[in-house]
Amino acid sequence: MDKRYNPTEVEEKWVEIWSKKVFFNEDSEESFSQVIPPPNVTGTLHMGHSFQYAIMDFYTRYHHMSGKKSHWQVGADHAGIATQLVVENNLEKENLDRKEMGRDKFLSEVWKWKDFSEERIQSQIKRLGSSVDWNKYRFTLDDGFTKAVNKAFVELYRKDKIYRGYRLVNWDPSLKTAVSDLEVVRQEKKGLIWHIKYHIDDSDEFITVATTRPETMFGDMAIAVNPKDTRYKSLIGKHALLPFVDRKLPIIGDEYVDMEFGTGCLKITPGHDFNDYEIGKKYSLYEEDNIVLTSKNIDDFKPINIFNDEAWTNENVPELFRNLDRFKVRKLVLSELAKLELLVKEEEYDVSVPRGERSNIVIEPRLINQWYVKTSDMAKKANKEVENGNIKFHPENWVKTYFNWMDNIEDWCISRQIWWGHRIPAWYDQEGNIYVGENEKDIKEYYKLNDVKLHQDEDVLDTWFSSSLWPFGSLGWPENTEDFDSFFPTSLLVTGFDIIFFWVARMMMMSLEFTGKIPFRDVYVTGLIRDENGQKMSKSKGNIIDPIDLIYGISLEDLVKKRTTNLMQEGISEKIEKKTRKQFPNGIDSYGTDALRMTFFSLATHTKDISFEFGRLKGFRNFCTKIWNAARFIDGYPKERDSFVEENDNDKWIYEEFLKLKNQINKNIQDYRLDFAINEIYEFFWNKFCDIYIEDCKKSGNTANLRPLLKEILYVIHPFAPFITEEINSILFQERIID
RNA sequence: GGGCGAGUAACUCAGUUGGUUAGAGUGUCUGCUCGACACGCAGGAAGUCGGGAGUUCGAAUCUCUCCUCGCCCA
Repeated sequence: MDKRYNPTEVEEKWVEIWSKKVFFNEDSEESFSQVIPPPNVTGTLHMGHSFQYAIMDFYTRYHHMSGKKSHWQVGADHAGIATQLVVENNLEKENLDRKEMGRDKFLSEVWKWKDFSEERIQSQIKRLGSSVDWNKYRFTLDDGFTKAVNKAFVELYRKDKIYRGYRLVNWDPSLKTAVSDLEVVRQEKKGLIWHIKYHIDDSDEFITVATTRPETMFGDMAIAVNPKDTRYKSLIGKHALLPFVDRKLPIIGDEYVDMEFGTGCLKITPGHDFNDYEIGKKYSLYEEDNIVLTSKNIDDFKPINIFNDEAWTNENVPELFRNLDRFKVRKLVLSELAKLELLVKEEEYDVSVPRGERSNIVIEPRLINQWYVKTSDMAKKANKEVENGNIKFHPENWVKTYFNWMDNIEDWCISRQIWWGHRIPAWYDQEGNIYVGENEKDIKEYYKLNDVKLHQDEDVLDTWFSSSLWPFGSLGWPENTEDFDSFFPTSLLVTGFDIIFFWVARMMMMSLEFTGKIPFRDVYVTGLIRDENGQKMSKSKGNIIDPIDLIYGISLEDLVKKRTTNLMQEGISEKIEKKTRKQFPNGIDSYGTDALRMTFFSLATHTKDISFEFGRLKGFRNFCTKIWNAARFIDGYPKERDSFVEENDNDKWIYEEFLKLKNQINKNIQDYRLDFAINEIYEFFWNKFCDIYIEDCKKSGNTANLRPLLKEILYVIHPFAPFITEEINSILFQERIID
C-alpha cells in the first residue's frame, strides 16, 4: 500500500465494477426503494445533484447492507422548455431556425441532443459510485412512460378533473407559450405609477385613476371605486370615457378597491391583469357599441384583448397605437395623454415585475384556451396524508411551506405551446369539438365516430405533469410490473426545497389519484449548495464548481477557461478570471469521491443554504488518508484471528465505544442526520481507534484484534465512503463488502 | 402585506429538544523528518452564543422586544 491514498485510480476501478453490477437482495422480504429526481437532459450535473445523489446512494447501500431488497430507480427528464431552449440556442449559432425547420426535423435535433446529454449525465452518475440498476433506466419520453402520461391525461379528463378553459394565463411573449404560476418569478424594482384623468360622460367632471401599466388602457372595461369612499360615491353608476377611444366605462363600487391606494380609483382591465379579470368576471363585463355593460350572466363576460402573441398591440387599439411593442405603446400613450392634458402626474413606485423563469422576459397575462388540472380536491387528499403522518417531511418544518402553498392552490395550467414534450392526447374535428383518448383509434371507438376528420392538439404537456407521475410511472405503471409491486410506495424521496411545490406536492396528488397510495413515506428535504460565501452558484457569477473537478482536481488555466467560455453576458469574463485566479492560485487539488461524499454528509445540516467549503473537503481528504494509513499499519501485522476477542481493558473499552458508535449512527441515519453520523464516525475512528486503541496496542503488543476490528469498522463506514472501504477490504481480506 | 429561516472562534458550520469548564473542520501559534500517517504527532491561543428585558436553582437553547440579513408567497 502507498504511503498516501490515491483516490482516483482506485475509484475508477470500482466505478467500472459497480456500474455493471446489480446489488439486489432478491429473496429479502423487506424492501427499501427510492426514485432519483430525474435530472434534466440540458447539460451536465452540478454540485446539487452530486450532493443529493450522495445521500441517495448512502441510503441505498445502507439498506442493502441491512439485508433489504434495496432499489434506487434511475432515469432522466426531458425537461420541455429548458431543453428546447438549449437546442434552439445551439441551432441559432448555425443560423438555423426552429420554425423554418418544422416540427419533425426540429424534434429529431432535440433527440440527438438528448442522447448526447444523457450519456454525459449517466457517466457522471456512475462516476459518483451510485448504486443504481442501469437495466432499469427510464426516460420521461420513452414509450412506456409516454403511455403512462397519456393514460393519466385521459383518465383525468374522463373523471372531469382536466378541462380546457379560456382564461387569463401567464403568457411568455418570447417563448410564445403559457407557463404556470410557479414558472413566473417576481422581480421587485423601482418603477413609476401614473395618475390619469378620464372624463365623466355627460359632465365636466373627471375621475383620476392610478396605474402602473398605462399601455393596457385600451383594454379598460370599468372604473372601480370603494362604495364607502365619500369622494367617489356619487359617481357610482355613471360612466367614464376612455381617452382616445371614448368607450363608455361603467363606474362600479366594489369593496375590493383599497381607498388608500393611489387615487382610490382603479381602472379595470380584465384582459390583461389577473385581479381585474376576477372583477370583470364578477360583473360579467362586455362591450357593445363602444359601451361596456354589466350582466348577471357569467357567459356574457368578454374581456377585451389588445395584444397579439408577441405582446404587440392588435386591432383593438386605435390606429395610432397599433402594431407596437408594449413598452413603446406605454411611452406613446403617456406622451399623447400629456398632449391632451390628461396625465396628472407620475410618481415613483415599487413595482413587482413578473418575468419568465426561463426566458427572463416580462410575462404578459393573456386570454387564451389552455388545459387545466382541477387541483383543490386532489390537494385536500394529499394534505390528509401529511396531516395523519403517512408522509413525513425531514426536517419537519418544511410541512409549513408545503401547506402554505397547498392551502392556496390554483388550478394547474398544463399545456405549453412548445414542441419538445408529450403531445396532448386531445383531438378536434372540423367544428372544434374535443375528443380525448390515447390515440385516434381509441377515440373513434370511445366516441363512436365514423369518418370524422380529426387533428391532434398542437400543444405539449407541462414537464411537471409527466414528472408528477415519476414515482409510479418509472416503476412500470400502468403495467402491473414486479417492480411496481415490490417497490411502490417508495420509502424515501430526497430532493431540494425549491421543488416542493413543482414536484413533491404534485407527485402526492397524482399518486393518490392513480394508485390510491402515497408515493413515498419520508421526504428528505435538502438545502441548496452555494459557494463558500453563501452565493448561489451560477455561470454569470463565475463561481461554479464542477464536482468532477473536486474529484480529479483541475489546473488554474483549465478552471479559468471553463468559467469564462460560453458566457451569456459580454465583459464579465475578466472579472471572473481575476476572482478565480485569486481564489485558486494553484488550481484545485484532487480530493476524490469519498472525501467529497463525506463533506456533503457533514454539510447536510438542517439549514436551507449550504456553503460549500474547501476547508471541510480538505479535512475529509485527510480523514481518508488517515483511514488508509491505519489500514496500512494493520496490514503490517499477520492475520491471527477472524473475529474480535476481548482480552484486556483496552479491548473492552474500544468495543464498547464501537457498539455505542453503531447505535448512535443508526439512530442518526433513521433521523436523517447524516451530519451527526459522519462526525461520529470521524471522531471514533481518529480520536478513539487511532489515537488511543492502536497506540495502546502498539505499546502492549496485543495486535491480534486489529484486523478483525478494522473489518467491522470498514463495514460501518462503507455507505459513507464506499470506495476506500471496499479497496482496503479487498486488499486486507480479499472480500467484497457489497455484493 | 402574509409565511419561513439565519445571526455562535479569523472562516464555514454543529450544538440531537434547559444541566458540568460552549464543540468540529479549516486557518493560526509552539515543538517535533521516534518505523502507519507532515493530508501526520504532541501541545496552545482563540467566543459578552446579534442587542435588551423576562421565566428558571440554571438559558446559545424557552418567552417578549428590537436590530441586521436571506428566502418563499401575494
